[in-house]
Amino acid sequence: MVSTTPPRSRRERPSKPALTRDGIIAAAVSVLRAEGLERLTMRRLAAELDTGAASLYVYVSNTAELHAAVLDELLGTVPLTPARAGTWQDSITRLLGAYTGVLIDNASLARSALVMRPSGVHYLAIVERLLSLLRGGGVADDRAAWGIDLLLQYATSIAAEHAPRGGEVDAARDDVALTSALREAQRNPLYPALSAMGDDLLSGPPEARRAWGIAVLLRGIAATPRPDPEPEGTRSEEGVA
Amino acid sequence: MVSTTPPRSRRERPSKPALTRDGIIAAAVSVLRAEGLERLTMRRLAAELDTGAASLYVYVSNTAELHAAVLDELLGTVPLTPARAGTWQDSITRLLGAYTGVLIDNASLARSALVMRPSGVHYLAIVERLLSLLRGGGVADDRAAWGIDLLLQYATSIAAEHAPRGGEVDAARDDVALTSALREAQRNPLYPALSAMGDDLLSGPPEARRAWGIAVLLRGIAATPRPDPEPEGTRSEEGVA
DNA sequence: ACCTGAACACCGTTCAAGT
DNA sequence: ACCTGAACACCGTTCAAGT
Repeated sequence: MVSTTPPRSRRERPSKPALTRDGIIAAAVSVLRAEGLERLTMRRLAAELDTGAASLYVYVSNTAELHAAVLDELLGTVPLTPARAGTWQDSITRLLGAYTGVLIDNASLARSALVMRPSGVHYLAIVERLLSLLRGGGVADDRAAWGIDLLLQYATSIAAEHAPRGGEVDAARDDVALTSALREAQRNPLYPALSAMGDDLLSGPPEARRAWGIAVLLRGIAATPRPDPEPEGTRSEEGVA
Repeated sequence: MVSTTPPRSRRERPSKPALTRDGIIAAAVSVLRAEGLERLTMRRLAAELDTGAASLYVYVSNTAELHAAVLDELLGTVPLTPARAGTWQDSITRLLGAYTGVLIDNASLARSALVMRPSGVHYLAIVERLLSLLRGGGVADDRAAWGIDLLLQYATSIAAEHAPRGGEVDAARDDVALTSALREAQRNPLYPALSAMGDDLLSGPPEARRAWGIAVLLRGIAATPRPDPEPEGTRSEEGVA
């Protein structure tokens, strides 16, 4: 997928392939897969490439940019599913499912994907595909334009939830804390609505919740008119209109 | 709001108030407000409290727990708006707006709020209030139970988007990168749907986008039936039902 | 132009030793 | 029981000096 460094002579292993941006990012992807995002540091990556951290700054301007490049590289593996069987809603659900899947597989990256503003070519290709599916489904352009954000944000959040937090072990601990806090609250008369909900708050297979969430968004996006842009004069007054 | 350390004698400034969990968290909140989350480290916090980092571990088990405690403390300032004027949808929009506002004001915390599973009392109070508003609006319990997650996740994401990323300055840079990548893509025939969208993808005042997003969710949540739980036998087969 | 070692200014967490 | 200093094992980034 990335640079092919031509073997200069015929040694067993070219002991030091020249540094290139693609080579760095390829190495970064492999460190990510093997050890997770928290281990994907400039120093660790430099060690992998048999050089010093300072050398990487020729090709990558900082850690954030490195992470963004790695994310886009991974998004290249999301199949864009040219119009297949099923409704357009199914296609979108599949596409977002693949997107979420990539992020979950690469666990810890999902969390920082929530924070980045990706702008790589693979990300744009996904946006394009989503837009065309929405339009093909008859969703008005203005709603599709704003809806894209909601869909991608949701798909990313789902992955972030599933990704291990902290140190692999803490993942479960937060959930346990929330579950027990919830159970305790349900025995507390201060929380009547919570008590009435039973186990439903945390119930259900993640896959079903994910699919339901997307259905909610698609229905809402198609059905909710955009607000009229407020006329110039009234822009700064709030809560009046 | 937190511990009142009784002045032991009558010095100008009690030079070293005893450490307490509440005192630590109060100090953490003030460091957060003054310097942001990236500066809220164990070492920095210890310095603020005139002690060593190791001492904090008596009251706080690690950095993640500290951040969670700080978040819940801040959520205590979200007004729970006892049924006021307007529709139940308005009430929810207001409540989530306040929630988002707190996170935005405390900027960098929003990003980690996306990752935590909060379970503090103030968070639970917000969940309770949201649930009761949904139920009051006639939303079915099972949909409300799953919908809560969507609403809170969305409100948190919005704040994370607005929060400064990286080093205060990088905030704008990602956006600029995305904007220009988008504009370039719009001149590329590979992206017909994108090209047709014009400026709509990034347009609109954040406030309007936020309100539209919530309207989308509320409409979708109320209108989308939960999937039938699959019968035991077919659970592991995929894509057949 | 690219690469490097060393330095600067930090981290979280643990632990033996003190009180 | 609580507090501490020091240590361990790390970070990102810069920069003068080399090639």
